[in-house]
Amino acid sequence: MGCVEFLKEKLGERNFKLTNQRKVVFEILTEKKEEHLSPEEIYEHIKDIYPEIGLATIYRTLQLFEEIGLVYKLNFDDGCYRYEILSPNNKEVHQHHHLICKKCGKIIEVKEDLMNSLEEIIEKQYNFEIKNHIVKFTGICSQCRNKENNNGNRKET
Amino acid sequence: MGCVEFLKEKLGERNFKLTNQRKVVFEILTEKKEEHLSPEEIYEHIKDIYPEIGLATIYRTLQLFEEIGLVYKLNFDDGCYRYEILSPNNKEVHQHHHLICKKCGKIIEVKEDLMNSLEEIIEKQYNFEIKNHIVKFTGICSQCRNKENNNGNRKET
DNA sequence: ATTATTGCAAAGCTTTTGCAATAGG
DNA sequence: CCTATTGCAAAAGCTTTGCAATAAT
Repeated sequence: MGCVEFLKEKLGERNFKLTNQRKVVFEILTEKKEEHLSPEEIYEHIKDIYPEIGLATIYRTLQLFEEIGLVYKLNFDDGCYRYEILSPNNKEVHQHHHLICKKCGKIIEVKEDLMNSLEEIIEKQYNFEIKNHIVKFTGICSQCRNKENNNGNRKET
Repeated sequence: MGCVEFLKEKLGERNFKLTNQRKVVFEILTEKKEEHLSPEEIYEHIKDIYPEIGLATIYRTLQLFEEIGLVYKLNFDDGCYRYEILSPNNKEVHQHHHLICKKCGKIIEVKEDLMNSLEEIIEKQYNFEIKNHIVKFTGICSQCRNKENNNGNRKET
């Protein structure tokens, strides 16, 4: 499962060791790439196949993965960080657009990238070398909008 | 100092009380509107003029302010949330573009808003009602780029 | 063989909460 | 007067750290 070769290479570049724990975290992240897993969630998934792993190792591994550019750390204001694996094949993909529903908390991914023009302006005007960007839109998702209408616009908390 | 009338009105709308503590937090946020203060920092500022205030009150006040749309909660991945007061006069301003330097951690505000076209697409295509958005660009700021060049591209950690 | 990495438990943070005292409308 | 709000201290997360044991090159 997953291209462990890529992981080995990435680790090797900086003389980090390829351990089983790192392999397993990498595999879970690859397998669940759509899910924005938190350290805790990753831990729960892994305990099934690797019961002796420690939560601290997950944290350390994620930190390392972020450092070597293997994952992207996301914050959806829900009390923990979440991690998204970066595609091994596409070095250009650094966009993260997320729609966060204020009602149900659902997170929707956006594929479009219309940020390029903004990036150009920023790079020029602020002389800021953009490495990555994250865009969070908060609002009400289509599902919750429908519910609202069915309830005759009744307010929820 | 600050337009406390606006605060009173905002609180009144939802039958919240205008306490001294809330007034003071509002004033600090207004005064330091460029600084993205954390609860702890706000607490430190306030202790000078209001020594008996409790940190928990700051937290509760900020939560309340966010709920009534008086502040915007920001996360710069530095271990705490930070708050930005929303301009009383401009209900249209909901854009928050920040440039975060990966080297020195400096946060630069961007005024431009080229997000409107992206927003339109998202609203249509995902039927998602956008209430707010936050854009974080991470990269290297002009100052650090200069330093890098002076050091002949030596890598820093 | 050496040194990085791990697991565990403890500690460190920021943030939240329970409760009696206080103060605002 | 009545109830929301506060301060304090304790608790509750999430995350990090120290250290001896273990595993990778």
